[in-house]
Amino acid sequence: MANILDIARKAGVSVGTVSNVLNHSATVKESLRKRVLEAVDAVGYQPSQLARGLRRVKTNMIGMIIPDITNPFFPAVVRGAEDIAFSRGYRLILCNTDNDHAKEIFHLNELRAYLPAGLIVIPSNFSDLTEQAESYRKMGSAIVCVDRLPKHWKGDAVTADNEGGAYAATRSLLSLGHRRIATITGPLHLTNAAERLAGFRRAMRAENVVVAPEYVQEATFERYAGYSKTMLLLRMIPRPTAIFAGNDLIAFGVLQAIREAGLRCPEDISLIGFDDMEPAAMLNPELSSVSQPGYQLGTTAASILIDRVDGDLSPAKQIVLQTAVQLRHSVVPVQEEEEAVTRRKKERAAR
Amino acid sequence: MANILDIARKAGVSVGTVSNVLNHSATVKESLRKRVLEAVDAVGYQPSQLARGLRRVKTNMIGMIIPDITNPFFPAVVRGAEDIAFSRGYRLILCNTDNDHAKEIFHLNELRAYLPAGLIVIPSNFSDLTEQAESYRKMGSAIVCVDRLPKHWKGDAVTADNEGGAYAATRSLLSLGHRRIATITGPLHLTNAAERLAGFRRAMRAENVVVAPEYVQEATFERYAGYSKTMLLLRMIPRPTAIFAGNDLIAFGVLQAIREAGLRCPEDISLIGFDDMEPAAMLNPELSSVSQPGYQLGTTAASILIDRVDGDLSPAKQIVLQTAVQLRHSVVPVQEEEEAVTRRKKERAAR
DNA sequence: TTGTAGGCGTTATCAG
DNA sequence: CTGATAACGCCTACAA
Repeated sequence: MANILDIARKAGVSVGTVSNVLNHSATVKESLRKRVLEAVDAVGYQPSQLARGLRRVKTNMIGMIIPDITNPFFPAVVRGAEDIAFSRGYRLILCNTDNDHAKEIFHLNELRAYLPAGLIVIPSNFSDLTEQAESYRKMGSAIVCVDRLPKHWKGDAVTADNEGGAYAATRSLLSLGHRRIATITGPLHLTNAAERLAGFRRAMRAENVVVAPEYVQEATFERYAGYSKTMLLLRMIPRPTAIFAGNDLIAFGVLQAIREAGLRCPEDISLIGFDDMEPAAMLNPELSSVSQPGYQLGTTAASILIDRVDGDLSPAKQIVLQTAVQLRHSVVPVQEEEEAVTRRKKERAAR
Repeated sequence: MANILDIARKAGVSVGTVSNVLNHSATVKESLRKRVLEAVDAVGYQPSQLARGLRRVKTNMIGMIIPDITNPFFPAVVRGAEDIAFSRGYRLILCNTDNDHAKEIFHLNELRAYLPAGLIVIPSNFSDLTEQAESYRKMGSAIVCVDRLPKHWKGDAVTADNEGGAYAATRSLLSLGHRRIATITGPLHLTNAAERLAGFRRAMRAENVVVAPEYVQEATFERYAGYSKTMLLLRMIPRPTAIFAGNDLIAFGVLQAIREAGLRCPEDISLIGFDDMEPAAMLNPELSSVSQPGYQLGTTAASILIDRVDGDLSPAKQIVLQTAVQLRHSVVPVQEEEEAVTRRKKERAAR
């Protein structure tokens, strides 16, 4: 592969001039500039990113650390990040952590050896990244957190409005008359899971509905966890009339459990998920869900990161993107039951 | 960040010795070795991958070029590749091409500047990568193709048995009495789409069923394409009794179209997809599909690639992984119709 | 405006 | 078995 010296010789100039032309770092006489450019694409020369990175003590690589690309919510985030990164001349190094904090730390450490311009991280369970972030900051690289926040995180972050989305979802169940609403949450040490639960509770409180403790089931963000927690919920007396699932994978498990228990959704139990993954609308029944802008999460994070690289020194940004409830067939008004009928009668009598 | 000279001084040896210890490149006296190792983790030293890459003229990065991480089939492949790569000390640089050949070529060119150990490519439309592969080979990097093959590709490749899977899927429809079977294919310049069609045709031929040309609809591998092609098919007279979809996204669109047309799956039309994505089994009805081992595609490709890096000079490997038909509720025996009834009577009479 | 030279951190070669 | 030293390719002072 040709190097800068070859180009210099070919163009009859010095390497400094070639470098100046390539990096627009100084004005070069037009005639020389042209000769250099000609030489460059005659040979198809491209500067070595390794040498450049070594010299500049910084590369144009961005480490992207996520729990698992196989989880259907993350590809959109990654794609968003890659699109922005690519358009601004950066490339993404992808690392999966499986929500394993040790693996996360390991990647964080290893990536340092590449002098990345920065890191986009979807933190794993139990993460505390303050130390790592400090170490990266010292070497001039930024870190932006996405989707969830590590403990004590004070740096740049882009998240979705989990609390608001959960609140709105729960409100729509309440407004259809549901009172016995259960929720199956993700792991509550994850900020997004905890926020969704908080939104759920706030909505219930707003309607003065007391949430039975056993109606709040903590699970993992996986289909099977949703399935088994639902099996528990279905055995409870009284049985919930609606379930708010911490994400769509959980909701898939809920549906499966309802079906296997010989019940029907939505007739017996209404259901809302979170994430609004593509297949949600294809399910039977079509799954209601809270949509969140995965792609924008990625683009926003990458933009912030690269702005930092470019010298943005403004205070830490904590951006929250909007979510939206998508009501579909999995939600119907609560079915009349003795209890409800009795209450209604009382209410009428009271007027 | 500490460098090798710091370590050398700290351990009271020369940089050469440190390098030898770190790379097992020469036997070092145990006492020195120990001192070096101590110094290394006292400072938390890690060798600069940039300097190393510059010197060795090869890095431990692997470029992974895929059409779109957002397409639900690819994450598993990427994950498989990342797992193997990571376990063998390599990292993945992810690039999306959107099936745009120009973008593919662009990535191929750009990545060269990082001196990657090799490339794993899921080729985009119309690809001919022979030239690029040659150029990479010259600089000592390997390329492995996955899932689809570029034109004239003679190098390492890992694909799924598309032809066999399609054949088996079609056979199962045929064995249930279906004869008017339509297929909606992916873009036929993609080898996997073409192979699936070939399997379909072979199965039909084996049963002496003539395939009406209008029953073969070429589309893209997207839901909407499946939707609109199905709308066409449903208007045909006679209408097909079964559809074999080129992939699950297409099948999702087929389902949607069937529903919107006021028909039912499987009562009116049986359906089989391809890929067996996670949500397939959650649909209404549960979607039958041909499963292919996405994760293994990735692991196999990465293994082959790294073996090449490690000096494997054996002839090009073209590995084909097995697929399997998963029959679910979306497929039922063909429903009795006048035509069929008539034919049966004839057959009975003939005995 | 242009050219020269030093050094980024590592590995490989070659004496000792 | 160990140490010194010359590249790898680039960028950037600094000098002209």
